[in-house]
Amino acid sequence: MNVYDVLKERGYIAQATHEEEIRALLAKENVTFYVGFDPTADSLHVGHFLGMMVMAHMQRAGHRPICLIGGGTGTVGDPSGRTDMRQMLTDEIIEHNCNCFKKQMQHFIDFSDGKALIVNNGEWLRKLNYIDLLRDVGPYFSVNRMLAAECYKQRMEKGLTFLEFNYMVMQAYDFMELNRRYNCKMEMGGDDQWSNIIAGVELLRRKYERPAYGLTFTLLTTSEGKKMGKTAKGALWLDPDKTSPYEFYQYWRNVGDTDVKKCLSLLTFLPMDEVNRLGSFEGQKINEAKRVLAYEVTKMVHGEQEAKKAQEAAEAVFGGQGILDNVPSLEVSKKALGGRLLDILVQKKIFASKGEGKRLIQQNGLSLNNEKVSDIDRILNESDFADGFCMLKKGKKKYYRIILLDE
RNA sequence: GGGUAGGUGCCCGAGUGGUUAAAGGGAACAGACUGUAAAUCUGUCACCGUGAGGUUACGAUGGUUCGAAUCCAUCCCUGCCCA
Repeated sequence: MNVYDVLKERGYIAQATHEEEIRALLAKENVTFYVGFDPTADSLHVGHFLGMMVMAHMQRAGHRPICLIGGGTGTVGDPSGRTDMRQMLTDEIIEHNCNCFKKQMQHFIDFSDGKALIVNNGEWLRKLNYIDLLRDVGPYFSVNRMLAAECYKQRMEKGLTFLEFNYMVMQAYDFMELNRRYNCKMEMGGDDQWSNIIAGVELLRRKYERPAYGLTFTLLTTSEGKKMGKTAKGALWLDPDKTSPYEFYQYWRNVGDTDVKKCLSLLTFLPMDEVNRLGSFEGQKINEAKRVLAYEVTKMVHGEQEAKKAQEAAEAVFGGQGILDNVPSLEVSKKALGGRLLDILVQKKIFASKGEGKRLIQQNGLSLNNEKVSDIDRILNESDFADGFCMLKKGKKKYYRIILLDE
């Protein structure tokens, strides 16, 4: 089966510059393609993960992915679809973030034997000379058309700086450079990158009259059109230190019914038969599908062992039975006993402030060992612990195991 | 550079001297209902305090005033129009 059809069937493809040609090209030869990632944080998140999935599918089909890390573009900031300007990052931070990205990418893409490449556009962008650049690619861009691009629409109201306006040029330049160096013929990216991708495709076609293609993949959104992968704390990170495997698992375990099928198809490698089967479950039964989804995605990101642990913990806590060892925990020293539970939890950062904690207690949102805590001044005593542990429940579904330390 | 409209809490946005910790909406959080779902309803949503109350907050800094998000001055930032 042609990868293009696989991608299409699984729902990845949003837009393509030359649908039939791309399909034919992918059937005919091993194509080098690239996806760019700007190092805006020190970890990839779920949105990037979707890109990884696309690349992995392509790689399995024999094509060669290039992960382009935006050490150069990251210094400018992509204005696409944003209402505000990105914060300027320092060179050190960008450097650090690039390294973090590289490490994480190894989990999803096979870089052995040149089967995939990872490059940083800082390598060439940072050396560019302004006049040379202008003369080199400037003539192939129409400002009129750039201004009309969808990605700047929101910015036309709030203001767009020249700095950011150039982002598109840089991205197009990247494609050209990768084409020169690696015979890269296709650029892929999230659908919000469409304008930027076309810019590169057109640059190559106009300047060199070379075939170049662009393809965008669906953005991960809920059935209501909201971005997926947002937690109360922000993004759903792939770095276990920023989002624990348990939290990660829980996120997927809790997706809305209407999004389960889409997630299975986009974020796992389960065969489509299975995706369709699981996705067709209704009512309570769909929980079975969510369980598979959460496990599969967690396994890919954090490994089988962590996925199992997360699943065990979740099921122990929500199912009432099982091993509680892997439930998120916090440690309390014996010295703290006799103090208010509220104060201890604020100190342990379970509550952002005392006010928040009080509110939660007053609203009946806190339980200790399955008993509602109704008294704000509830004291934490040794008798609350059995075998050195006690269970705390915050809100509807956040569980913590409190471990009593001797010290 | 000139003119003009603005900068309010996580976001949008009302408020033009005291009754404003600041309407309304969204987001978020909690409760009920459920299936660890969605929808719905109810409540909460600056910080400290059990409470009374206190503290901090309306771009920044100074000032007028018994009292300012609201008035004045200077500065910074943004949109639009003109150059």
